Amino acid sequence: MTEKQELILVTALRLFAEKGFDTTPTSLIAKEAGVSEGLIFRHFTNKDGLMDAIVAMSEERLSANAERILQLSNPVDQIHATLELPVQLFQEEREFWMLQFSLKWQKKYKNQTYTPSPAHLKVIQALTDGFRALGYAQPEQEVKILMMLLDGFSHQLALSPSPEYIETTLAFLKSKYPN
Amino acid sequence: MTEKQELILVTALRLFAEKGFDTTPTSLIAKEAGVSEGLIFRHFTNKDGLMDAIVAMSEERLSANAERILQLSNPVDQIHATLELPVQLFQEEREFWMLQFSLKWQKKYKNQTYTPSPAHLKVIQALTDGFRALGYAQPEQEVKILMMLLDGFSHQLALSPSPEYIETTLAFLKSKYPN
DNA sequence: CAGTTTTGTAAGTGATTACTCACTTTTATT
DNA sequence: AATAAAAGTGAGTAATCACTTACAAAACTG
Repeated sequence: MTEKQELILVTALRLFAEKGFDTTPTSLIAKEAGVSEGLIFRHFTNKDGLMDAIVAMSEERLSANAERILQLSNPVDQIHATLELPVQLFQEEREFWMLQFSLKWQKKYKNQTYTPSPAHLKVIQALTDGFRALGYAQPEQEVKILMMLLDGFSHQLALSPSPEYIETTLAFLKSKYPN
Repeated sequence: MTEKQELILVTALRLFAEKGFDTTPTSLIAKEAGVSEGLIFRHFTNKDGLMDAIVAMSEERLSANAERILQLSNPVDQIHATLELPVQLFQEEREFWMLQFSLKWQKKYKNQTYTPSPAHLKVIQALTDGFRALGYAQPEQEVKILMMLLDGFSHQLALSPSPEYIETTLAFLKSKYPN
């Protein structure tokens, strides 16, 4: 990965998040990244290839976060860490995750993005075991609800990221676990 | 609203939901609707105007659903009806609501779609009062959570609409209210 | 029915855009 | 240093697409 290659990637990421994939011309990416347009195609074959490279990056980052959660031994800690995840992600790399979420609704990436990764599946398994250990009657269902809350919370973060809102909501969510 | 005008609208809706707004050419809409391309512009000014007309339709339908919930007197019924909402919407008009959800992530419609309508605000108020009447300590927070669950549930419905999944999940969600 | 407005069409058109290609410069290899 | 491979450029180009325009048919109005 050369310097310019990475420049192209982060510029494309930013522009895709700001303007959307289809409405961002490769010419603009090149201009903002300060490279020639041809270089994009040399490195990433075509515009889709550029997006694929970005999506691949996200797989890695999600895996890293999953590993972190798995290393917690206490199930309550795992649940709370899961709830904190969207807050962390959005604080660190807002554009990146906004793009990820918008991708879920694009036909083309619908399957690709939401085929759960091995890391993701391991977290689900761990959370299920955790809920069971905590005495919940239907651990699988509890995990589903937790995942819904995660989705919904991410939505709200994406749309109105006021800090005090985030804090109180997160605290309240955590207070629900354990019941 | 002439016959062809409506034909254009429902065709555009279907194609936008299937392929996305930016990747659906007006020429295709015209072809599939069996009208000339020029007619689209005669009636809706431009491509954005076509989308605006679709979004306006959604406002109306959401309001109708909100009214229905407000007419329920029992707070538990209101909460349960709210939880059932996404299931109903997706069963009746899947494409339409898929498009609505994907729009939330398009910069252009980010504000427009998610500025809560008066009807929406009234439902929120009613639910808040309901939670209070049921003895919940923090009714506003409870409503937030309910809205997150709604978002998350809609996501799951959009991505994997297996009927048995829907039923069991909905039942479990309902069983959480009242606590 | 005459006149006017509305609905509809078909054939453009200019601008945009993803991608190519011939070429140069830099970096790696022996 | 010589050679090869990779990185990088910039000027095309063919295709697509949103939109226009000149015109015709239909529907409405008095």
